[in-house]
Amino acid sequence: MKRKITLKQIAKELDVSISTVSKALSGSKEISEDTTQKIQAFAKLYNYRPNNIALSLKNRKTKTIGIIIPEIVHHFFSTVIRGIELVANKRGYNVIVGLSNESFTKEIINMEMLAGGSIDGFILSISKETLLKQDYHHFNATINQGMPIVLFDRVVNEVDCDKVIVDDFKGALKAVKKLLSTGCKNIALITTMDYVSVGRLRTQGYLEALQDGKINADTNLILKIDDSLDVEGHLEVLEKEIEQFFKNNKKIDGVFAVNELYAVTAMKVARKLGFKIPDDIQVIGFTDGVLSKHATPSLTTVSQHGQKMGEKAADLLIDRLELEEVGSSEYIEENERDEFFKTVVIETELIERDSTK
Amino acid sequence: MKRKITLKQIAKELDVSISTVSKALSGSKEISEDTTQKIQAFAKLYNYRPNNIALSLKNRKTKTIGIIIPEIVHHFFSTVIRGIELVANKRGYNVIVGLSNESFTKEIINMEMLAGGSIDGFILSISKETLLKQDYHHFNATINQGMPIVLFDRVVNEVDCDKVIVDDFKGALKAVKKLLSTGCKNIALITTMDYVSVGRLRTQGYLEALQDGKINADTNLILKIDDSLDVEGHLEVLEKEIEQFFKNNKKIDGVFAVNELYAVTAMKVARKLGFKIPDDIQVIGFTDGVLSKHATPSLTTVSQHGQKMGEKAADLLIDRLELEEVGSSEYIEENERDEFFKTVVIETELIERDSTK
DNA sequence: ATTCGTAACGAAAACGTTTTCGTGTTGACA
DNA sequence: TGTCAACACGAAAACGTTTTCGTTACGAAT
Repeated sequence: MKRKITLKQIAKELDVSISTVSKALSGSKEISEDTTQKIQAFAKLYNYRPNNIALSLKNRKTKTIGIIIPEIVHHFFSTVIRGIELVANKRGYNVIVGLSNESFTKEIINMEMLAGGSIDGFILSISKETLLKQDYHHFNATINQGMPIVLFDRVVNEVDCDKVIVDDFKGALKAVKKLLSTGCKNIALITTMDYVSVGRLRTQGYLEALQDGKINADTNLILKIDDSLDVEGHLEVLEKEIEQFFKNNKKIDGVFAVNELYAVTAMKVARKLGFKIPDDIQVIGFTDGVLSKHATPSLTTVSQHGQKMGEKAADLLIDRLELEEVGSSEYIEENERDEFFKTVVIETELIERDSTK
Repeated sequence: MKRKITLKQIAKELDVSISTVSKALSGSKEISEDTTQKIQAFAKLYNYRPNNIALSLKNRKTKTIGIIIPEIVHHFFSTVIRGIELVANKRGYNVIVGLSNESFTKEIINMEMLAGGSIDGFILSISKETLLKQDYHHFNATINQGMPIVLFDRVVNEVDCDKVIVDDFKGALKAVKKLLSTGCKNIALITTMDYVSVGRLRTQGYLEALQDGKINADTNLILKIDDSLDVEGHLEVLEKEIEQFFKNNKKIDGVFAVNELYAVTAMKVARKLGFKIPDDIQVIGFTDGVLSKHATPSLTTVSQHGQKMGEKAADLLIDRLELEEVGSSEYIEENERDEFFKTVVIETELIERDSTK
């Protein structure tokens, strides 16, 4: 159980100075070939690796990026992490994750833990509670401390930073238009409460599609689920709600749901009530997760390309980190700010499966 | 865009020494009440936070633990991470994740990246390729460097460390006995190749249950899937294989699958072939993921309690880290080693749903 | 013989902490 | 008046690097 070897120990062992060892290992031609050889051989023998922490301290950067997401047991967020990790690793960065668990306080605590020098920048998706409170001071605070942030998916205008989003509006639009084009006349929307921006945008896409199709939106056909209770085990409640919804609106012949779970639950309930899918009722969901793929019938869905979002977010962050390195962005004119931060939109894709005609 | 403030800057600003500032902030009674007040006020005003990196360097520990898993887009592994993060955070640790992507090389690279001082210990699950090569030198190497490892789920005898596993054998046993008790006479097994230990153990449980039930195992009823191709989009291949399997063995009235995906795919194929579930064929899977819960019919399954595994693994690792802190474990007698490392078994639980009678 | 250049190396600072060990200034007490 | 403890604070080392700036010695050039 020998501790890791350091430059100092090599220096003492070989009776040279620390600087000589450092230079020899980095292949500096300042050191004679003889000593370089000797030192490198010794270092390899003892499997010397420079201490990252010491390097971080010296270079004032850690080469790791912090991710904070509301929940990790969630297909979409996992794919985003996979994307982040992929490009981060490729570009020499590590990834450290914190879970806000949809809680405002935990989000702050996590950010403070990491902002204390552990990371060079953040990639994060805002927790529901934070969106509800509309309190974004902690984001702006860390940005002002010179730590860049990239927001993804659940973003907000009040924070000035790079963002990666999905075209929720257009995705929903495409989905509902698809339903219309296959003959649906009474399309229901199953959505969440409005404070999560993505839910709001998808609702807007739904409405817009109806309007384009010269159909008056019927508020009875919109079911808003209080997703504070989608935590665990509230499946029965969800099913009951949807079942009642169907019973109250017998004319429904199409369903657009803002997430996978609502969509497959709707299918399950519909089948239970004797409807055939897609003959009697067609269903489209959002998020191309494992549920959509393996549901029966398999679910037509709007794919968000989570991995691509992660990749893009990581690229944006690292680009900015390495741009700051040259120190050109010390000071930004107020009127340049608008162009300074990018918002990248990842296109959605309608993946047609067996729940639509 | 002001950089983070340091002790040195506070010291200069208030015209005292760095040591005074440090002591004042830690509330040392060595400093007069006046100066303490003044310094603390100033620090709060400028939102001073000690630099984690500097602390890590000084204390020679980082208070972060490294996780390396084969894949993050996977319900089981996400729940484990959630468990790890939960107790890690509670005990003041951060969590940094690396993805091996089932690759031997990426596993090593990731470990080397993190072992360079970035973390205090590892929690990991071995990649398939590593298991196939049976090359575990990198694990033993890092352990010998004094960095503790906790292995979970996919473990291996050749590595001497704490382990957290699931009672795969007993879980499979329970599942198959359940099938027997509900009248199944010809129970099929859908499993993976043998080199992944968990698959092997579950197979053994299956065999044992049959033997206990005085039934001769029929090798025709065992389908081994080459899971090098379960990556993506090989659903059709999987379905075809299972379909052929069913057609070759018409007498099958029960299926035990070593994971969720195989189980729901088996259900889908069975239904397609005209069988009623659970009337004609009963199905049980392993891993209680989102698929099992929402499949139609919902899948009876052996729950692994991933979150609990993660919690336990984190506790084991941190316990060891903080035990080493007191320096009592400098040297371990060879014959004490057996008792020195624990292997914790997390009990499985059979969750009965609608795919069984 | 003096100067100069260069090759080969070492000393020291810096990154931001904590902590040990001084050190100077009081006030009290003999 | 001299001694000593207590008080309040500062200097410096240490963690492990990299890098800048010496410094030495030696051969060549003038």
